[in-house]
This record gives sequence, C-alpha cells and structure tokens, in this order.
Amino acid sequence: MEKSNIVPIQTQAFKVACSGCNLRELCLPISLPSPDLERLDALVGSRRSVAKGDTLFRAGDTFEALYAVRAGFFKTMMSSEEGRDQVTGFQMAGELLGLDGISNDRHSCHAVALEDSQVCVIPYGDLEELSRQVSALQHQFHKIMSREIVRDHTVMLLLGGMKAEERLAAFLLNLTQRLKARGFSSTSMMLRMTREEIGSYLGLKLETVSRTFSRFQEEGLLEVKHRQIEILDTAGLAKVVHSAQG
Amino acid sequence: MEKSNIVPIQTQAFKVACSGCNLRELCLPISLPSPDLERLDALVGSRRSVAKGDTLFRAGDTFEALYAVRAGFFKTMMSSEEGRDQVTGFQMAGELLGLDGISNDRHSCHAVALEDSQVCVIPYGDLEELSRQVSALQHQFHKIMSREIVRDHTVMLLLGGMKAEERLAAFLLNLTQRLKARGFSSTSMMLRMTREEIGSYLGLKLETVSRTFSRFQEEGLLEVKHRQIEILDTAGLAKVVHSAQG
DNA sequence: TTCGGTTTTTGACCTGTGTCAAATGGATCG
DNA sequence: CGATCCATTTGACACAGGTCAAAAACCGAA
Repeated sequence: MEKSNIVPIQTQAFKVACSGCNLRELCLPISLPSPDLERLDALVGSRRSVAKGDTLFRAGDTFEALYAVRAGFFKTMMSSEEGRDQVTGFQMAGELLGLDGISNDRHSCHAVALEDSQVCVIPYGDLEELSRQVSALQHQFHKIMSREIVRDHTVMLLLGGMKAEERLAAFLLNLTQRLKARGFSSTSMMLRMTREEIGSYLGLKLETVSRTFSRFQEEGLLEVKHRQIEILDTAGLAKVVHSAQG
Repeated sequence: MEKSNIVPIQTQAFKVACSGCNLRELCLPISLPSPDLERLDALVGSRRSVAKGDTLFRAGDTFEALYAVRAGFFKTMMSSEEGRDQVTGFQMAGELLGLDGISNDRHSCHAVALEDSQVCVIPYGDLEELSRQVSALQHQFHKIMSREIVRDHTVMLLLGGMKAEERLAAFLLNLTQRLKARGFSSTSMMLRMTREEIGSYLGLKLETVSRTFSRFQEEGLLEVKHRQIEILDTAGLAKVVHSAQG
C-alpha cells in the first residue's frame, strides 16, 4: 500500500477531446467558443487512471500538470511539519486538482482518490502557452483560480466561526449542490469519505461528526445508513447553517 | 464614519513606476527582466490613498482592478448571510488585494485600511492583456494566485487543528517573517489590528487572544504592551506552534 | 488638561467538543 | 462460512475556550 501508491501514467489509446466531453460546461472549457474549444483538445494529452486509495500526487512532487477530474472522487490533504494531516478539500468530476503547485513548482498537498477515478492531464506549460493565445481560456483559468480562493475563504469562515452542527450542515448542502450541478440527486448520496475525513476537513473529531449525524437524524433532517445519506429536509439543514447568532 | 467610507480615486500627479519601486522584488514585478518591467509601468495607472478605517472595496462591488499595497496595512473580511463577519487576511506592503473578485466579476470580501495607506491600482483587463504578451508576467501572476491558495490552506490547517496558543504563536511568527522580508525588525512590532480582529482571523474570541498574550508574557516568550510586541524567544514561539500531538 | 469612548485585561463560571473506552456493524478474505 | 479488520456509534467524563461582567488602560477630541 505504501510503495505502490503511485500509478504510472496510462495514456489512453482513444483520443480524448474536451469538445466531446459531457463535463465541458463544468470544467476548464466552460462556455468557450467552438474554435477555441478545439484548440483546447490538443492541450489534454492523456488521461490517467487512479485506483481507490492511490495517490495522484504528493506534497513535494515537482509540479508539471494540472488534473481535471473526469470521473471519480478525490480528497486533497496537507500535512504540517509534525505530520499532522488535514483534509483541505474534496473534488468531484469537472473540478481541477493541482493549482497549489504553481506557486513554487512543487505540490504542497497530497491528492488521493477515494474511489476508482480518472483524470485528464493538462501539462501546465502548454496551458500557459495556449492561454496566451486564447484570451477566453486565460480568463476562464483565472476565474477558476479565483473561485478556489473564494471557496477557501468560505471554509475559513466555517472553521473559524461555526459550531459542529452548522459545519456539518453546510458541508452536506455544499455536496448536494455540487452533485445536483452534475445531474445527480440532490437529496440522496453515497458518501465517499469516512467520518474521520469529514471531521478532518471540518475541524472536528470523528466522534463529533458521528454524533451530529445522529442528532440530525433524530431531528428528522436526514436519514443516515452508514455512508448512505438521504436528505429529508433541505430547508431545515439550511436553517441550521444560518441559525448562528451573528 | 459609515457613509464617507468610500474614498474617491485620487490619481497622483507624479508618475508611478514599478521599475523604480522599492517593493518590486516583493510585488507583482518580482524578478521580471528589465524590458518587461518597463511595460508593467504602463499598467499601473494610478495610486489611491485610503485613510485608516476606510474601505478600499466592499463585497458586492463590481470587480475592475487589483490593488498592490504600496504603503500601509489592510484587513480583508468576509461576511456570511446573517452578518457574521470574519477577517480572512491581513495585507502589508507588496501584497495584492482583490484576487477574489475575478471569480464572478464582483468582490466577495471587504478590504479595510488599518492605517493610512496607499495602493497601486492595476486595472484587471490591462493585466490580462499584458500577461498575454509577457509570459514572465503571466507566470508571475499565476504564482501569486497559487501562493494565495496555499496560504489559505495553511490557515485552514491552523483553524482546523490548532489550539489557541499554537494559533497565536503561528500568527505572530508569520507576521515577523513578513516584516523581516520588508526590512523591518523581526522581533519588535506594532500591531495594526485589535485583539478582536486577531481573534476573528484566528477563530478565537478577543478574551482568549488577550489571555494567550498574557500567558506568553508570563512564560517569557514575549513582552506585550498594548499593541507593541517584543518577541523575546522566537525559537520558543516556534516550539509552541509545533508542540502539537500529531 | 479633562472627558468619553474604545480597547484591553482579568475573573468566575458554563458549555461544546475532545478524549478515552467499549460495543456494534459491515466489509474483506481465506 | 467464520475470522479479522476497520468504520461507526454511543457513553461517561474532562477541559479548552466561550460567555458574561467589571475594572483598568489608553486614545482622541475639545
């Protein structure tokens, strides 16, 4: 498990094309005009499969490419010096991994697949070059980075000021929104991560996550069966998030 | 104080030039070759003064430009729906403000001057255009955005897993490092923000911040006199940060 | 200089979450 | 099919930090 974590790049035989990808409205090519889109096709050289539990990149790895999640589910985690780990995000189809690596040509976090997954490899040098020529792509890329910054700020807000119930409710609502945008049910979902990983992301211990799930269930907000979640009262959950005393 | 917060843009009569700015090694132009640097000069159209307590931009404002802090000190803060505010960062000379606005053409946070300050106005459209022509600038800009993402992740780590003492120690060490990089003392500093603002940033109440300062003083790590801080034992502070049980 | 408001400090007490521990439930594998 | 391992749940208790309150220190304005 330790030494075989890194899977060699597997170039798919069939041609990969953003222009034919059903994720193109969520991913890098979002709303790119058709001719530009075709130029983007050349950018995505290959796909790479990452088995559940395997690592796409690690902190310290030299940064060479960004990865667009094509299928599957990832977590990113940072570790501080003393080996204290923390989940910094969960990524699903259409989302970009690796933006942290641009800052100093090394990744600063680990990316681990939480289920069998596939990513599109976007060599970073190529992306910079193409986005110098295609201003719509340039702008889109900047927006994605900026959105990541804004997302991080909302997480800081969550970690800095919310109670356990509020954090978990916000987390669940965020997940359902993203699932909905991908055409999945927004009330029923299979969690891909453990209670401990949720807790790590939310700044809570796994016991607190578990207890909070139970409480939500007692209150009739949702139904939990292991990792299968049914949201019964979305509005109620939203109320939990916003119940804070300003 | 409320209605006069927005200061009109004041274009300085004298020409502004990155090439002659003593912050150029910390700011956007970092290590740009000389000819490129001169093209950057054209980018920074004006400077703007912001008095202590005034707002540079607010959440909801349309996004038009980035701001490089030329002198002074800022805080950025986000507010959630119910008016719950939280400080998301403190910015000093050479640091960029406004990156959050790219994501949807509106700012998502407020930027407030904590002392009389001055910023260089970088119209965003111009920056995108120039960075299409000057690849070194493009790369530098991407690095700055990526660095912001990494910074946010370290704050998430702090908020998610550290105790009050560890948070405050990490905060102080971060400040001293940045001050040192700007040629100031790394052991003596005048805080520009209140205990409440520090607490908001660190996810603590002001009383806890105050108490923790007092404890550090009792332990001989530093000397606090109101907002004047003297670090007596930098290594000791670093030890506090890393004392966590992984 | 004095006054009024704000910031900071300190104390006493309370509560949400962490910690430790044990039982249960599901998965995986021979 | 049982054995093993890991994830999850639940309970009892402790403690860090929040809350409420009051005093002290400081700052700016008149």
